[in-house]
Amino acid sequence: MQMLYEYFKGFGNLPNDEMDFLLSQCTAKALKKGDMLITPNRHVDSIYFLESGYLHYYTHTELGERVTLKVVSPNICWTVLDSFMNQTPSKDECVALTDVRFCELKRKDYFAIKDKSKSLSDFINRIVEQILSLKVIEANNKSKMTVEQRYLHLLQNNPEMVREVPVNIIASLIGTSRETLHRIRRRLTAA
Amino acid sequence: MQMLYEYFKGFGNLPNDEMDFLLSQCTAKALKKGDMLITPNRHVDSIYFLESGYLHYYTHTELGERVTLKVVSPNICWTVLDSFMNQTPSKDECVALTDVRFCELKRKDYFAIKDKSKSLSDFINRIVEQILSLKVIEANNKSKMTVEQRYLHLLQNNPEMVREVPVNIIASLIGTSRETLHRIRRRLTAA
DNA sequence: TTGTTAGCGTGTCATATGACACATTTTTTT
DNA sequence: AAAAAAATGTGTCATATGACACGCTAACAA
Repeated sequence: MQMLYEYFKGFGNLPNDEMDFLLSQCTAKALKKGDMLITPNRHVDSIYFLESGYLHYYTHTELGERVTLKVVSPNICWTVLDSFMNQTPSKDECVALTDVRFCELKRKDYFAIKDKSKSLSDFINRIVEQILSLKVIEANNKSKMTVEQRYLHLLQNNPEMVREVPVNIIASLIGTSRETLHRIRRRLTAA
Repeated sequence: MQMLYEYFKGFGNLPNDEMDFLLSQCTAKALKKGDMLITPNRHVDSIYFLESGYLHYYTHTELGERVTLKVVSPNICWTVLDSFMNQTPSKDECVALTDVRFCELKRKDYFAIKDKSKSLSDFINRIVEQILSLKVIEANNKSKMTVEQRYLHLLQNNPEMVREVPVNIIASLIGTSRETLHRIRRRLTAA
């Protein structure tokens, strides 16, 4: 829970009792490599904070091809916001790529926190806004970068992820094939 | 202001006096075709609600090539959230593609609304979350669709935009060149 | 009205990419 | 420890795409 505490502190000061309440609503859990966190056609009922390991969040095209939407890394809060907010089922899936430790905040507890006080409500909203805002920036960056630039960007900002996660998933994440990513890597090591 | 009122009503009921207050904080404005709404290296200080016309929101790649991030259509609320929230300057630009009528909510008034009451604060947060959430869904869809599928999707969901906005901008929006979009159109009319 | 500019349609061509195939290595399972 | 499965590296080839070039038309400004 220590990591989550540090994470929260990054969003501004909160009275001790409120911070304690916030943390008390979260429960520590774990997954083994290969375990599903989110299964298709259910609604997502929690927000997750990753302490260690990697999650693979993906969907499928019309033709059944798997497309990576996100690789969730340690020290970030994550959920499928649309499904979480509107209680709509999601077709997407999420699986543990490695053993994973995480904290879970259930939907009902999320709303309990928001009802507790204005300062807690504001605090939580700031976090949600930031998560989404980052995602939007990410999406915009993706639009303006080539596949190679996206790879270099990833390598720079999250080298560990590039090391730990299978190439085909990294390739899918940056929007290309395994083979093309391999070509890019060859070019880069040659230079 | 009527359109904005209808838009707000879509987000749930609000006491009359609060709805009036909300609307009173927004001011109706207009742009001529070609006018800049957002200029580079300033922070974005408002949320906009488009009543008629189209806006072109774009950025530039490292090499100076223009990349369309969004075409803003009537009846939606929009801003550059990161710049708006954190008061950071944005390199991006936004220009009117046609004559435009819109409503503006200034940053300070936005916060004034949030401080007014819990119900107003919740109401506004719901809108912001929805704007962002839609953007995220859009980004995920983009990941899993081919250029042709994106075009068809756009044609289905916003045929008017496809009619009113220049092809090179539509092409850039769906992530391809003017020429390739033309080839797609030719294939589609042939079939 | 006329001159100028912006947008559009279309052809050619070089090239980056995806699809496929297969060898090799690493990881997992029994 | 052996066998099976998964992940990776690499080559060939067809093709979709971007870059460029050019003529045409529509919109706009002087």
